[in-house]
Amino acid sequence: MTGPASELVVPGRPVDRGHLEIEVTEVAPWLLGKVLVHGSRAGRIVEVEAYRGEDDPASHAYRGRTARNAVMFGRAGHLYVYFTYGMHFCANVVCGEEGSPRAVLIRALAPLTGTAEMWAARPAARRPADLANGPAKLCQALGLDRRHDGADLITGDLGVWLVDDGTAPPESPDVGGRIGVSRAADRPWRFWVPGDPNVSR
DNA sequence: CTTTGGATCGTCT
DNA sequence: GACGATCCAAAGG
Repeated sequence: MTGPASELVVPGRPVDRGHLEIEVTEVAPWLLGKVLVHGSRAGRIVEVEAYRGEDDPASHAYRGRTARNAVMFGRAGHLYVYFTYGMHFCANVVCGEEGSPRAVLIRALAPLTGTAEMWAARPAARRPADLANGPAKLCQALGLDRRHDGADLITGDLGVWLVDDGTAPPESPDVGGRIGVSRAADRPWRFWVPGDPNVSR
């Protein structure tokens, strides 16, 4: 599904790339409330985690550039999709300056549109909140995989967009340690919308 | 409700 | 050759 932004299934427009080219720990909470779109499917971002390249032992880029993490080293506004546990994909928004590997892992979405497709893509889901309340679940729900690694979320070259529909980030997001990492998990770089039923775990 | 272990393979040591 | 930025079903309380 490619096409101009006027074909977006949600109101709003792609975010300004410049808003992503700053400190990753500031971008992460700013992304709460934005909308991730793939074709007819869309969900509002309700939980994220920041990963800060060379400073961060938990980051895929901690030990330098490889074929896998190359997108993290590129320009802000691109999608870094990685494969893990032999069966799952997770999606990140690349941010910061070009050459400095920073990214925000999208951990949970509140489903907005295309929910029939999401249910079909997620047969294990029992409740609406099960559709996208985890980083691999939301990739399944939206149909994101290795083909979308490197997609430009501002131009929508691969049918994937990051959209601002006017919803403001929470004034005081909940903050905590990161989940599922064995190193530097205590850094308070996980942010979520207080009380949202779609937040993971 | 919580805990536990299996699935499954690309990536880097 | 080991280990994941995970998910799910099954078993136990």
